[in-house]
Amino acid sequence: MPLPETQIPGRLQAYFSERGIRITQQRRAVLRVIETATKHLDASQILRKVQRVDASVDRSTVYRTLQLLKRHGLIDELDLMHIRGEGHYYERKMNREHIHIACLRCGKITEFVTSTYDKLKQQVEKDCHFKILVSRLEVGGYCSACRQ
Amino acid sequence: MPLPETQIPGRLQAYFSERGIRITQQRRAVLRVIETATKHLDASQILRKVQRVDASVDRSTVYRTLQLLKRHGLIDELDLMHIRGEGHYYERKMNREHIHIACLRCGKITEFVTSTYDKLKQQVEKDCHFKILVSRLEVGGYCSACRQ
DNA sequence: TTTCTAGTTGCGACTCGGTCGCATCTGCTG
DNA sequence: CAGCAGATGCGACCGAGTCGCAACTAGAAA
Ligand SMILES: [Mn+2]
Ligand SMILES: [Mn+2]
Ligand SMILES: [Zn+2]
Ligand SMILES: [Zn+2]
Repeated sequence: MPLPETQIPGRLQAYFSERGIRITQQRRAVLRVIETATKHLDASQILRKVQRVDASVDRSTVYRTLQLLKRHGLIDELDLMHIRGEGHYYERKMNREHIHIACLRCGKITEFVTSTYDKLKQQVEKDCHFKILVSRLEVGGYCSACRQ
Repeated sequence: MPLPETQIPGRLQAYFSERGIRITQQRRAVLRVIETATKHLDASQILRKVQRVDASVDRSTVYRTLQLLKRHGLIDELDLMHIRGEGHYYERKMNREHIHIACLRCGKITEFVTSTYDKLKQQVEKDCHFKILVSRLEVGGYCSACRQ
């Protein structure tokens, strides 16, 4: 059950300055939170963490920064099978794409990397004559612990 | 580019009566709409179609019926890459699971069936010791037409 | 057929995630 | 250090989805 590798922090900010995207105090804080996250965070969790650094940061700034990151393909947006509420979760795009596995009973989220996923995407690109920019595979069910 | 096969109508209602789930006028209408749909519908589209049969049916009844169908694993809930708004789309669960491919430019949704997807799910079940109940693979990008 | 009741519905109010317009502020370039 | 394009905070707004409750009805039982 291979796990995805973590990544060098500061990369998002580097990407911004390279592209001439303005770096503000608020954005720096949001990028930091996303880069140092150890689990999937939703917008309100990101906001709370950001506000521990700068309490004046507004909800809409977080949403606007998330939009920006999405537009540049720097983060992925996840549903995680709506384990909790209707909102979205976010994570840095890793070198290697991975699958999200959500236990519908205990709520545990597992990440899984496999070359079969890469092959499948290649097959879609070839057979459907489609250029994939973003992909998302989420599965829900029961983990081994929750089936006794 | 194989396409998923359609299915016999009346099945959802049959499932309900077999299980002793009460069939009401409103539910009958919602099931009909879902069974005869030729594309992915969101809750408000389903409501509008249902109301053409019985104008008194309420929004919340549609949502409650969708919940019921989800709980019984009779429909799948899709994001379709949020092509339009933040809501969900619904479709009858087919014999064969399929992938959803969304063109981010023209909005076209393509369905794609491949055994690689089945293999991938089997691999997840085996390698992660996980019992899959529901899965969803959505990809976004550009279709051949939209790349000239 | 009529009666009875658990389950369902319509309604209105509500929550929650996300967006937007606008006045103010600030990163950045010169 | 001045100027301004672009970003922020704020508040109002929107749409999707949920919920409590009184009224209604499907369908089993008499
Ligand atoms: Mn969803
Ligand atoms: Mn979504
Ligand atoms: Zn579990
Ligand atoms: Zn297209």
